[in-house]
Amino acid sequence: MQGTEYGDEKLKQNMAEELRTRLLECQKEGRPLRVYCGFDPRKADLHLGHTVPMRKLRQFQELGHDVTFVIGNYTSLIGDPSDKDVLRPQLTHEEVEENARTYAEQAFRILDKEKTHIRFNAEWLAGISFEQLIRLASNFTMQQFLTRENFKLRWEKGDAIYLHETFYSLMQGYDAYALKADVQVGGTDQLFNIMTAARKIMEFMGEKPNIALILGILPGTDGVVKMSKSLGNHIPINTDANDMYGKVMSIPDMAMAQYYRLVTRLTPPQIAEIEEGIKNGSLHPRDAKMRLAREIVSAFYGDDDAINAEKVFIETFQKGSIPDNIPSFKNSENNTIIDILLTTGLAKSRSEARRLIDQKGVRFEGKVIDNANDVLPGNGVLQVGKRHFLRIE
RNA sequence: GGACGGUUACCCAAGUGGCCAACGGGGACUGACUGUAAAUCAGUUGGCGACACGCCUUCGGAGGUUCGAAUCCUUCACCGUCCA
Repeated sequence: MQGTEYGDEKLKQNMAEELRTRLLECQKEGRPLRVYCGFDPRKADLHLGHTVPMRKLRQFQELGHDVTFVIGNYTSLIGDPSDKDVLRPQLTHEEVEENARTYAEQAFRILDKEKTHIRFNAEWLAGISFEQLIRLASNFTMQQFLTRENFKLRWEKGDAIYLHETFYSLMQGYDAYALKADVQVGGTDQLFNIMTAARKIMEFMGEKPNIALILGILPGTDGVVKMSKSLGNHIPINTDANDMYGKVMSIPDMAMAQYYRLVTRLTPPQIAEIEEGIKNGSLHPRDAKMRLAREIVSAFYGDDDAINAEKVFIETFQKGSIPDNIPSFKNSENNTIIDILLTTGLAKSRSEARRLIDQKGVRFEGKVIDNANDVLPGNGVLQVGKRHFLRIE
Protein backbone atom coordinates (compact mmCIF):
# COMPACT_ATOMS: atom_id res chain seq x y z
CA MET A 1 0.00 0.00 0.00
CA GLN A 2 3.00 2.29 -0.42
CA GLY A 3 2.35 5.63 -2.06
CA THR A 4 -1.37 5.28 -1.59
CA GLU A 5 -3.54 8.14 -0.52
CA TYR A 6 -7.18 7.73 0.37
CA GLY A 7 -7.76 10.90 2.29
CA ASP A 8 -9.40 8.77 4.94
CA GLU A 9 -7.52 6.45 7.25
CA LYS A 10 -10.45 4.15 7.80
CA LEU A 11 -11.00 3.63 4.11
CA LYS A 12 -7.35 2.84 3.66
CA GLN A 13 -7.50 0.23 6.40
CA ASN A 14 -10.60 -1.33 4.92
CA MET A 15 -9.04 -1.55 1.51
CA ALA A 16 -5.82 -3.00 2.90
CA GLU A 17 -7.81 -5.57 4.79
CA GLU A 18 -9.89 -6.45 1.78
CA LEU A 19 -6.78 -6.81 -0.32
CA ARG A 20 -5.29 -9.25 2.17
CA THR A 21 -8.44 -11.33 2.15
CA ARG A 22 -8.67 -11.32 -1.62
CA LEU A 23 -5.06 -12.38 -1.91
CA LEU A 24 -5.71 -15.37 0.30
CA GLU A 25 -8.78 -16.30 -1.68
CA CYS A 26 -6.82 -16.15 -4.89
CA GLN A 27 -4.10 -18.29 -3.46
CA LYS A 28 -6.69 -20.91 -2.60
CA GLU A 29 -8.07 -20.74 -6.10
CA GLY A 30 -4.55 -20.98 -7.41
CA ARG A 31 -4.67 -17.83 -9.51
CA PRO A 32 -2.95 -14.44 -9.41
CA LEU A 33 -4.79 -11.22 -8.69
CA ARG A 34 -6.34 -9.51 -11.69
CA VAL A 35 -5.13 -5.96 -11.59
CA TYR A 36 -5.93 -3.19 -14.01
CA CYS A 37 -5.74 0.47 -14.64
CA GLY A 38 -7.40 2.42 -17.40
CA PHE A 39 -5.83 5.22 -19.39
CA ASP A 40 -7.72 7.56 -21.64
CA PRO A 41 -5.86 8.47 -24.79
CA ARG A 42 -7.15 12.02 -24.88
CA LYS A 43 -3.69 13.26 -25.65
CA ALA A 44 -1.09 11.50 -27.73
CA ASP A 45 1.70 11.78 -25.21
CA LEU A 46 2.08 10.16 -21.87
CA HIS A 47 3.82 12.08 -19.15
CA LEU A 48 5.35 11.31 -15.80
CA GLY A 49 2.01 11.63 -14.08
CA HIS A 50 0.66 8.70 -16.06
CA THR A 51 3.54 6.55 -14.95
CA VAL A 52 2.50 6.63 -11.31
CA PRO A 53 -0.21 3.97 -11.65
CA MET A 54 1.91 2.18 -14.22
CA ARG A 55 4.65 1.74 -11.68
CA LYS A 56 2.13 0.24 -9.34
CA LEU A 57 1.04 -2.15 -12.05
CA ARG A 58 4.64 -3.03 -12.64
CA GLN A 59 5.06 -3.92 -8.99
CA PHE A 60 2.13 -6.26 -9.26
CA GLN A 61 3.68 -7.81 -12.33
CA GLU A 62 6.87 -8.42 -10.50
CA LEU A 63 4.93 -10.19 -7.78
CA GLY A 64 3.46 -12.46 -10.41
CA HIS A 65 0.00 -10.97 -10.75
CA ASP A 66 -2.07 -10.59 -13.84
CA VAL A 67 -1.97 -7.05 -15.17
CA THR A 68 -4.23 -5.47 -17.75
CA PHE A 69 -3.60 -2.10 -19.33
CA VAL A 70 -6.91 -0.76 -20.49
CA ILE A 71 -6.89 1.84 -23.19
CA GLY A 72 -10.04 3.84 -22.79
CA ASN A 73 -10.77 4.41 -26.43
CA TYR A 74 -14.48 4.42 -25.67
CA THR A 75 -14.43 6.40 -22.42
CA SER A 76 -12.27 8.98 -24.17
CA LEU A 77 -15.21 9.94 -26.27
CA ILE A 78 -16.61 11.63 -23.18
CA GLY A 79 -13.53 12.49 -21.21
CA ASP A 80 -13.30 11.98 -17.50
CA PRO A 81 -14.94 14.90 -15.73
CA SER A 82 -13.35 13.90 -12.41
CA ASP A 83 -10.40 16.20 -12.35
CA LYS A 84 -11.92 19.09 -14.20
CA ASP A 85 -14.31 21.78 -13.23
CA VAL A 86 -15.25 22.39 -16.82
CA LEU A 87 -16.72 20.27 -19.55
CA ARG A 88 -14.20 18.40 -21.63
CA PRO A 89 -14.54 18.50 -25.37
CA GLN A 90 -15.68 15.31 -27.00
CA LEU A 91 -13.19 13.62 -29.25
CA THR A 92 -13.94 11.78 -32.42
CA HIS A 93 -13.19 8.11 -32.96
CA GLU A 94 -10.39 9.04 -35.31
CA GLU A 95 -8.68 11.33 -32.84
CA VAL A 96 -8.87 8.71 -30.14
CA GLU A 97 -7.54 5.93 -32.36
CA GLU A 98 -4.67 8.09 -33.43
CA ASN A 99 -3.71 8.80 -29.84
CA ALA A 100 -4.20 5.23 -28.73
CA ARG A 101 -1.73 3.98 -31.30
CA THR A 102 1.35 5.27 -29.52
CA TYR A 103 -0.01 4.73 -26.06
CA ALA A 104 0.84 1.14 -25.41
CA GLU A 105 4.27 1.58 -26.86
CA GLN A 106 5.05 4.38 -24.42
CA ALA A 107 3.60 2.39 -21.58
CA PHE A 108 6.07 -0.41 -22.13
CA ARG A 109 8.86 1.79 -20.95
CA ILE A 110 7.42 1.01 -17.54
CA LEU A 111 5.44 -2.15 -17.93
CA ASP A 112 6.74 -5.57 -18.83
CA LYS A 113 5.50 -6.15 -22.35
CA GLU A 114 5.48 -9.92 -22.02
CA LYS A 115 3.26 -9.86 -18.98
CA THR A 116 0.81 -7.12 -19.90
CA HIS A 117 -2.59 -7.59 -21.44
CA ILE A 118 -3.75 -4.68 -23.51
CA ARG A 119 -7.46 -4.19 -23.88
CA PHE A 120 -9.53 -1.46 -25.45
CA ASN A 121 -12.72 -0.73 -23.57
CA ALA A 122 -14.74 -0.25 -26.74
CA GLU A 123 -14.56 -4.02 -26.88
CA TRP A 124 -17.27 -4.32 -24.26
CA LEU A 125 -18.70 -0.80 -24.04
CA ALA A 126 -19.59 -0.32 -27.69
CA GLY A 127 -22.14 -3.08 -27.57
CA ILE A 128 -24.08 -1.97 -24.51
CA SER A 129 -27.76 -1.57 -25.20
CA PHE A 130 -29.91 1.23 -23.95
CA GLU A 131 -31.69 -1.24 -21.75
CA GLN A 132 -28.44 -2.24 -20.09
CA LEU A 133 -27.57 1.38 -19.61
CA ILE A 134 -30.88 1.98 -17.87
CA ARG A 135 -30.21 -0.89 -15.51
CA LEU A 136 -26.72 0.30 -14.73
CA ALA A 137 -27.87 3.86 -14.22
CA SER A 138 -30.61 2.81 -11.84
CA ASN A 139 -27.96 2.04 -9.24
CA PHE A 140 -27.12 5.67 -8.83
CA THR A 141 -28.86 8.81 -7.74
CA MET A 142 -28.48 12.31 -9.04
CA GLN A 143 -27.49 13.32 -5.55
CA GLN A 144 -24.48 11.03 -5.59
CA PHE A 145 -23.19 12.85 -8.59
CA LEU A 146 -24.18 16.30 -7.53
CA THR A 147 -22.36 16.03 -4.24
CA ARG A 148 -19.11 15.24 -5.98
CA GLU A 149 -16.80 18.19 -5.56
CA ASN A 150 -16.33 18.97 -9.22
CA PHE A 151 -20.00 18.80 -10.15
CA LYS A 152 -21.01 20.60 -7.00
CA LEU A 153 -18.69 23.45 -7.88
CA ARG A 154 -20.18 23.79 -11.31
CA TRP A 155 -23.68 23.54 -9.94
CA GLU A 156 -23.00 26.39 -7.54
CA LYS A 157 -21.44 28.48 -10.26
CA GLY A 158 -24.45 27.91 -12.44
CA ASP A 159 -22.34 26.21 -15.08
CA ALA A 160 -23.67 23.48 -17.29
CA ILE A 161 -23.44 19.87 -16.20
CA TYR A 162 -24.31 17.58 -19.07
CA LEU A 163 -26.01 14.30 -18.60
CA HIS A 164 -23.46 12.38 -20.60
CA GLU A 165 -20.75 13.38 -18.19
CA THR A 166 -22.28 11.15 -15.58
CA PHE A 167 -21.98 8.20 -17.94
CA TYR A 168 -18.25 8.25 -17.55
CA SER A 169 -18.38 6.70 -14.11
CA LEU A 170 -20.76 4.01 -15.29
CA MET A 171 -18.50 3.16 -18.17
CA GLN A 172 -15.46 2.91 -16.00
CA GLY A 173 -17.40 0.81 -13.56
CA TYR A 174 -18.37 -1.49 -16.36
CA ASP A 175 -14.72 -1.86 -17.36
CA ALA A 176 -13.97 -3.31 -13.96
CA TYR A 177 -16.88 -5.69 -14.31
CA ALA A 178 -15.91 -6.77 -17.82
CA LEU A 179 -12.42 -7.58 -16.64
CA LYS A 180 -13.60 -9.21 -13.42
CA ALA A 181 -10.92 -7.17 -11.75
CA ASP A 182 -9.68 -7.83 -8.23
CA VAL A 183 -7.79 -4.61 -7.97
CA GLN A 184 -8.15 -1.32 -9.75
CA VAL A 185 -5.38 1.24 -9.61
CA GLY A 186 -6.02 4.95 -9.97
CA GLY A 187 -5.26 8.41 -8.65
CA THR A 188 -7.19 10.16 -5.92
CA ASP A 189 -9.33 11.73 -8.60
CA GLN A 190 -10.61 8.24 -9.31
CA LEU A 191 -11.98 7.69 -5.84
CA PHE A 192 -15.57 8.14 -6.92
CA ASN A 193 -15.23 6.19 -10.13
CA ILE A 194 -13.65 3.25 -8.39
CA MET A 195 -15.17 3.25 -4.94
CA THR A 196 -18.69 4.20 -5.82
CA ALA A 197 -19.25 3.39 -9.46
CA ALA A 198 -17.12 0.35 -10.14
CA ARG A 199 -17.77 -1.44 -6.88
CA LYS A 200 -21.47 -0.86 -7.07
CA ILE A 201 -21.76 -1.99 -10.65
CA MET A 202 -19.70 -5.10 -10.02
CA GLU A 203 -21.88 -6.09 -7.12
CA PHE A 204 -24.98 -5.35 -9.13
CA MET A 205 -23.72 -7.58 -11.90
CA GLY A 206 -23.00 -10.34 -9.42
CA GLU A 207 -19.25 -9.96 -9.09
CA LYS A 208 -17.10 -9.31 -6.10
CA PRO A 209 -16.29 -5.59 -6.03
CA ASN A 210 -12.72 -4.72 -6.94
CA ILE A 211 -10.37 -3.23 -4.44
CA ALA A 212 -9.39 0.36 -4.96
CA LEU A 213 -5.73 1.14 -4.90
CA ILE A 214 -5.71 4.90 -4.80
CA LEU A 215 -2.41 6.63 -5.49
CA GLY A 216 -1.29 10.15 -4.78
CA ILE A 217 -1.33 12.67 -7.57
CA LEU A 218 1.93 13.79 -9.06
CA PRO A 219 2.20 17.56 -9.16
CA GLY A 220 3.54 19.20 -12.31
CA THR A 221 6.75 21.15 -12.68
CA ASP A 222 5.12 24.05 -10.86
CA GLY A 223 4.95 21.78 -7.83
CA VAL A 224 1.35 22.57 -7.04
CA VAL A 225 -1.19 21.53 -9.62
CA LYS A 226 -1.65 18.04 -10.97
CA MET A 227 0.66 17.31 -13.88
CA SER A 228 -1.18 17.79 -17.11
CA LYS A 229 -0.22 18.57 -20.63
CA SER A 230 -2.93 21.13 -21.07
CA LEU A 231 -1.53 23.12 -18.15
CA GLY A 232 1.91 22.93 -19.65
CA ASN A 233 3.48 21.69 -16.43
CA HIS A 234 4.16 18.19 -17.63
CA ILE A 235 7.28 16.12 -18.15
CA PRO A 236 6.66 13.99 -21.23
CA ILE A 237 7.95 10.46 -21.50
CA ASN A 238 8.77 11.00 -25.12
CA THR A 239 11.58 13.43 -24.57
CA ASP A 240 15.33 13.03 -24.44
CA ALA A 241 17.29 12.29 -21.31
CA ASN A 242 18.76 15.78 -21.03
CA ASP A 243 15.43 17.49 -21.25
CA MET A 244 13.86 15.13 -18.78
CA TYR A 245 16.69 15.71 -16.33
CA GLY A 246 16.38 19.46 -16.68
CA LYS A 247 12.66 19.42 -16.25
CA VAL A 248 12.87 17.41 -13.07
CA MET A 249 15.44 19.88 -11.73
CA SER A 250 13.02 22.70 -12.30
CA ILE A 251 10.44 21.43 -9.85
CA PRO A 252 10.26 23.30 -6.56
CA ASP A 253 11.85 21.62 -3.57
CA MET A 254 8.58 21.08 -1.82
CA ALA A 255 7.46 18.77 -4.60
CA MET A 256 10.45 16.46 -4.20
CA ALA A 257 8.83 14.31 -1.58
CA GLN A 258 5.92 13.47 -3.85
CA TYR A 259 8.20 12.76 -6.77
CA TYR A 260 10.40 10.48 -4.72
CA ARG A 261 7.41 8.53 -3.53
CA LEU A 262 5.50 8.35 -6.74
CA VAL A 263 8.02 8.06 -9.53
CA THR A 264 11.17 6.45 -8.21
CA ARG A 265 12.12 2.94 -7.21
CA LEU A 266 13.50 4.02 -3.88
CA THR A 267 12.17 2.31 -0.79
CA PRO A 268 10.48 4.20 2.03
CA PRO A 269 13.53 3.90 4.32
CA GLN A 270 15.75 5.30 1.56
CA ILE A 271 13.39 8.19 1.03
CA ALA A 272 13.19 8.82 4.76
CA GLU A 273 16.97 8.99 4.88
CA ILE A 274 17.08 11.60 2.13
CA GLU A 275 14.42 13.69 3.80
CA GLU A 276 16.21 13.48 7.11
CA GLY A 277 19.40 14.56 5.40
CA ILE A 278 17.77 17.65 3.96
CA LYS A 279 16.20 18.47 7.28
CA ASN A 280 19.38 18.27 9.35
CA GLY A 281 21.45 20.00 6.71
CA SER A 282 23.77 17.13 5.82
CA LEU A 283 22.25 16.86 2.34
CA HIS A 284 21.92 19.89 0.08
CA PRO A 285 18.42 20.07 -1.40
CA ARG A 286 20.01 20.59 -4.79
CA ASP A 287 21.89 17.32 -4.51
CA ALA A 288 18.74 15.57 -3.40
CA LYS A 289 17.01 16.87 -6.46
CA MET A 290 19.86 15.85 -8.71
CA ARG A 291 19.61 12.38 -7.36
CA LEU A 292 15.89 12.45 -8.02
CA ALA A 293 16.44 13.58 -11.58
CA ARG A 294 19.04 10.86 -12.09
CA GLU A 295 16.72 8.21 -10.71
CA ILE A 296 13.88 9.20 -12.94
CA VAL A 297 15.94 9.52 -16.09
CA SER A 298 17.63 6.20 -15.51
CA ALA A 299 14.28 4.48 -15.21
CA PHE A 300 13.57 5.48 -18.80
CA TYR A 301 17.00 5.62 -20.40
CA GLY A 302 19.29 3.59 -18.16
CA ASP A 303 22.12 4.64 -15.90
CA ASP A 304 24.56 5.70 -18.61
CA ASP A 305 22.25 8.21 -20.16
CA ALA A 306 21.20 9.47 -16.76
CA ILE A 307 24.77 10.12 -15.70
CA ASN A 308 25.46 11.80 -18.99
CA ALA A 309 22.38 13.99 -18.65
CA GLU A 310 23.65 15.05 -15.26
CA LYS A 311 27.01 16.02 -16.74
CA VAL A 312 25.34 18.07 -19.43
CA PHE A 313 23.20 19.74 -16.82
CA ILE A 314 26.15 20.67 -14.66
CA GLU A 315 28.12 22.00 -17.60
CA THR A 316 25.31 23.97 -19.14
CA PHE A 317 23.46 25.35 -16.22
CA GLN A 318 25.60 25.20 -13.16
CA LYS A 319 28.77 26.27 -14.93
CA GLY A 320 26.99 28.28 -17.55
CA SER A 321 28.87 26.91 -20.50
CA ILE A 322 27.37 26.25 -23.87
CA PRO A 323 25.81 22.88 -24.58
CA ASP A 324 27.24 20.61 -27.27
CA ASN A 325 24.28 20.10 -29.49
CA ILE A 326 22.90 23.43 -30.51
CA PRO A 327 21.27 24.32 -33.77
CA SER A 328 23.35 26.27 -36.22
CA PHE A 329 22.47 28.98 -38.64
CA LYS A 330 24.19 30.04 -41.82
CA ASN A 331 24.38 33.77 -41.59
CA SER A 332 24.67 36.13 -44.48
CA GLU A 333 26.17 39.59 -44.30
CA ASN A 334 23.14 41.80 -44.32
CA ASN A 335 21.10 39.94 -41.73
CA THR A 336 20.46 42.08 -38.70
CA ILE A 337 20.09 40.41 -35.35
CA ILE A 338 16.35 40.84 -35.58
CA ASP A 339 16.32 39.02 -38.90
CA ILE A 340 18.19 36.12 -37.40
CA LEU A 341 15.92 35.82 -34.37
CA LEU A 342 12.89 35.89 -36.59
CA THR A 343 13.98 33.43 -39.25
CA THR A 344 15.23 30.92 -36.70
CA GLY A 345 12.01 31.12 -34.71
CA LEU A 346 13.72 32.40 -31.56
CA ALA A 347 11.27 35.27 -31.73
CA LYS A 348 7.77 35.14 -33.14
CA SER A 349 7.72 38.66 -34.49
CA ARG A 350 10.05 41.55 -35.02
CA SER A 351 8.46 43.29 -32.06
CA GLU A 352 9.18 40.35 -29.86
CA ALA A 353 12.76 40.25 -31.04
CA ARG A 354 13.11 43.93 -30.21
CA ARG A 355 11.65 43.37 -26.81
CA LEU A 356 14.08 40.58 -26.05
CA ILE A 357 16.97 42.79 -27.05
CA ASP A 358 15.64 45.73 -25.05
CA GLN A 359 15.41 43.50 -22.03
CA LYS A 360 19.03 42.46 -22.35
CA GLY A 361 17.97 38.92 -23.12
CA VAL A 362 20.09 38.46 -26.21
CA ARG A 363 23.82 37.79 -26.07
CA PHE A 364 26.43 37.13 -28.68
CA GLU A 365 29.61 35.45 -27.52
CA GLY A 366 28.60 36.30 -23.98
CA LYS A 367 28.16 40.03 -24.63
CA VAL A 368 24.75 41.65 -24.28
CA ILE A 369 23.48 43.08 -27.54
CA ASP A 370 21.93 46.49 -27.21
CA ASN A 371 21.18 47.52 -30.75
CA ALA A 372 18.57 45.51 -32.56
CA ASN A 373 19.67 46.62 -35.97
CA ASP A 374 23.27 45.59 -35.58
CA VAL A 375 24.84 43.06 -37.84
CA LEU A 376 26.80 40.30 -36.16
CA PRO A 377 30.56 40.81 -36.36
CA GLY A 378 31.28 37.22 -37.33
CA ASN A 379 30.74 33.64 -36.31
CA GLY A 380 29.97 32.65 -32.77
CA VAL A 381 27.21 31.66 -30.42
CA LEU A 382 24.03 33.66 -30.07
CA GLN A 383 22.12 33.14 -26.83
CA VAL A 384 18.53 34.11 -26.16
CA GLY A 385 17.42 34.02 -22.57
CA LYS A 386 18.97 31.32 -20.45
CA ARG A 387 18.24 28.34 -22.55
CA HIS A 388 18.23 29.07 -26.23
CA PHE A 389 21.43 28.91 -28.20
CA LEU A 390 22.26 29.27 -31.83
CA ARG A 391 25.60 28.73 -33.50
CA ILE A 392 26.16 31.36 -36.14
CA GLU A 393 28.21 30.19 -39.11
C1' G B 1 -42.39 26.76 -26.69
C1' G B 2 -41.77 31.30 -23.22
C1' A B 3 -38.58 34.86 -20.17
C1' C B 4 -33.80 36.50 -19.41
C1' G B 5 -28.31 36.61 -19.85
C1' G B 6 -23.72 35.88 -22.41
C1' U B 7 -19.74 35.85 -26.65
C1' U B 8 -13.39 41.03 -25.07
C1' A B 9 -6.32 39.46 -26.34
C1' C B 10 -3.04 32.43 -24.44
C1' C B 11 -6.90 31.69 -20.04
C1' C B 12 -10.16 34.26 -16.45
C1' A B 13 -12.13 39.02 -16.52
C1' A B 14 -13.15 44.85 -16.42
C1' G B 15 -14.80 48.25 -19.80
C1' U B 16 -21.57 50.31 -21.93
C1' G B 17 -19.91 56.57 -27.56
C1' G B 18 -13.92 59.80 -27.62
C1' C B 19 -8.36 59.98 -22.48
C1' C B 20 -9.05 51.95 -25.44
C1' A B 21 -4.14 48.27 -28.25
C1' A B 22 -8.31 48.15 -24.17
C1' C B 23 -8.17 48.01 -15.94
C1' G B 24 -7.05 43.72 -12.96
C1' G B 25 -5.57 38.53 -12.13
C1' G B 26 -3.33 33.95 -14.01
C1' G B 27 0.09 32.08 -17.41
C1' A B 28 4.28 33.02 -20.48
C1' C B 29 8.80 35.69 -21.56
C1' U B 30 13.25 38.90 -20.03
C1' G B 31 16.35 40.78 -16.16
C1' A B 32 18.14 40.80 -10.77
C1' C B 33 18.85 37.32 -6.80
C1' U B 34 19.81 31.85 -6.74
C1' G B 35 20.76 25.70 -6.45
C1' U B 36 18.67 26.43 -14.52
C1' A B 37 15.81 26.26 -8.06
C1' A B 38 11.23 27.80 -5.57
C1' A B 39 9.79 32.33 -3.33
C1' U B 40 10.68 37.53 -4.05
C1' C B 41 11.60 42.09 -6.83
C1' A B 42 11.65 44.88 -11.63
C1' G B 43 10.08 44.90 -16.65
C1' U B 44 7.54 42.95 -21.07
C1' U B 45 3.19 40.47 -23.13
C1' G B 46 -1.28 42.54 -31.19
C1' G B 47 1.68 43.88 -35.60
C1' C B 48 4.84 47.37 -38.23
C1' G B 49 8.39 50.84 -37.05
C1' A B 50 13.10 56.36 -39.32
C1' C B 51 11.47 53.55 -31.69
C1' A B 52 7.28 59.15 -32.85
C1' C B 53 1.96 60.60 -27.55
C1' G B 54 3.22 57.58 -35.67
C1' C B 55 0.65 54.00 -38.72
C1' C B 56 -2.10 49.23 -39.35
C1' U B 57 -5.21 45.19 -37.43
C1' U B 58 -8.20 43.50 -32.97
C1' C B 59 -13.24 43.25 -28.53
C1' G B 60 -18.41 36.27 -31.90
C1' G B 61 -19.71 37.23 -37.85
C1' A B 62 -21.91 40.75 -41.39
C1' G B 63 -24.08 45.47 -42.19
C1' G B 64 -25.57 50.40 -40.32
C1' U B 65 -25.84 55.21 -37.25
C1' U B 66 -21.95 58.85 -35.90
C1' C B 67 -16.79 63.57 -36.97
C1' G B 68 -15.72 59.19 -33.81
C1' A B 69 -18.04 52.50 -31.64
C1' A B 70 -15.56 47.04 -27.78
C1' U B 71 -19.50 50.42 -26.30
C1' C B 72 -25.76 52.51 -29.96
C1' C B 73 -29.08 50.05 -33.98
C1' U B 74 -30.22 45.81 -37.46
C1' U B 75 -29.26 40.96 -38.58
C1' C B 76 -26.89 36.14 -38.36
C1' A B 77 -24.27 32.37 -35.54
C1' C B 78 -23.02 30.01 -31.16
C1' C B 79 -23.55 29.30 -25.78
C1' G B 80 -25.89 29.38 -20.96
C1' U B 81 -29.73 30.04 -16.96
C1' C B 82 -34.73 29.91 -15.44
C1' C B 83 -40.08 28.56 -16.41
C1' A B 84 -42.95 24.71 -19.00
